[in-house]
Amino acid sequence: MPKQNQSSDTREKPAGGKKKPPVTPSPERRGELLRIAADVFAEQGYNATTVRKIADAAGMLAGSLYYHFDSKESMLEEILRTFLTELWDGYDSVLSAPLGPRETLEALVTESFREIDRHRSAVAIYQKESKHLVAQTRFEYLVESQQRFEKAWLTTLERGVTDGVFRADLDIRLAYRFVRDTVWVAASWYRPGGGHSPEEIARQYLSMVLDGISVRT
Amino acid sequence: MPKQNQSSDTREKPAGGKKKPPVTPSPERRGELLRIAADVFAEQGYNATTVRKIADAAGMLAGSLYYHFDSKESMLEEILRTFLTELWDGYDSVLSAPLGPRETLEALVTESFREIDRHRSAVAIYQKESKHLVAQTRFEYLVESQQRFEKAWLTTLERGVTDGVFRADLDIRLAYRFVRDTVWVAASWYRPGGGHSPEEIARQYLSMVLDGISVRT
DNA sequence: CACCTTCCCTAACAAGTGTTTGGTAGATTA
DNA sequence: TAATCTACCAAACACTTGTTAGGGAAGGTG
Repeated sequence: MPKQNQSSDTREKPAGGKKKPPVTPSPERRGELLRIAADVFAEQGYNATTVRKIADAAGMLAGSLYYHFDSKESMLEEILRTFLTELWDGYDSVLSAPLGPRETLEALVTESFREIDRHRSAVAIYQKESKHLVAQTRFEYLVESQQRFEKAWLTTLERGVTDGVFRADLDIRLAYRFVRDTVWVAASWYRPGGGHSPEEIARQYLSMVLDGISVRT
Repeated sequence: MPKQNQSSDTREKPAGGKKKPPVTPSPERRGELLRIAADVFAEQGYNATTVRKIADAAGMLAGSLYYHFDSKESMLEEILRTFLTELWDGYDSVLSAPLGPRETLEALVTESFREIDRHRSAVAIYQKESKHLVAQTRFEYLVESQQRFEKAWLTTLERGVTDGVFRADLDIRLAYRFVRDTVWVAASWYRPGGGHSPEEIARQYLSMVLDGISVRT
């Protein structure tokens, strides 16, 4: 990351002039470019992806990206933030519904696979990069999201144990990581239009998580 | 990667002289440096890790690494190759034993957690980077390993279905990915000496995978 | 027509990258 | 003591990186 750019957030705002920046890229084009960037990030990894590769995929030159975004990191942030916002829209509507613990778990898993279907690249990026990113203040919202995520799942699992629908002899934190991981790693191999709908994959996963793969004796 | 180094693999071999390279680094020091490098790779990601960071962690300067290794990529390769070699040592002894499908699955899972315990960093690197690396001819052995891996697991699962110990109503390829992922993602959060031994984690995971997390009705 | 806006290009920059070359302190061997 | 070997340092190299500055073509609007 060259150019330390110490000029204390110098952007537009000519000290009392117009409020908007001098240039106004269209949101449609931004979104289009973000989708392209997300695909490259997901495929090659964030650090291995140069702005020139993104520009190539978009059919333009590297410098031209800076008409729409003010840094490579901004693209990453916008991709992840958009994904998390939509994810929590879905989760919140599930969590606020009057469901039993088992139904809540089923709904959360199904909703997760739908999000993977919609934001495949963003999920892949999130999984690979979030661990390093949380160290930066710019990406602190990732930590907050992770904590809400953990709380939602742990609460559901604990409620299930209390109600007698989930086994009480399991380490609940281990079970949490188990469920969480089994769901989200699917983004690494899932391809939309591959014969399985998100709902169908969710059903099979739930069947394994809830009842196991062994035959009942 | 600067320096195109077009000189057609020019390294030692002075056209008929001594067989060994002019310098001979000790294998002990190599191993030590590789362990350090693996930790940094795992924590920061391969591409985000500069040779200067590795050198820092090792208490030396960047150029000094090139006395022991001939490139950053060589370090990565040796780390992954060492890990896979030891992994298959364990797997092969399990697969050649006269075990039923359920016992084979249990042994494979347990062995996997032992390898995670031993090669935590290498496993983390493998998971993050292998997807991009397989494109390079230098890392083709990763593909071969993945194919053996898949075959071993699929065979075991199919044998279990035939023998009536695993459920026949599951998509077997989905079940394979399910079991594979649940095991290996543990490397992302597992820390040795964290209260759980590899065997204990294996038992809990197997309990969930085989019997599910719901209470039997 | 002139004017403005949107979108991209050309060309460069400074910092960071993996790597090489030559040298050298210290131990080991002859 | 001299020669040799091991393991490192110091300094540079060629190249890549994210980013910027200025300019210009196309289209719409007054």
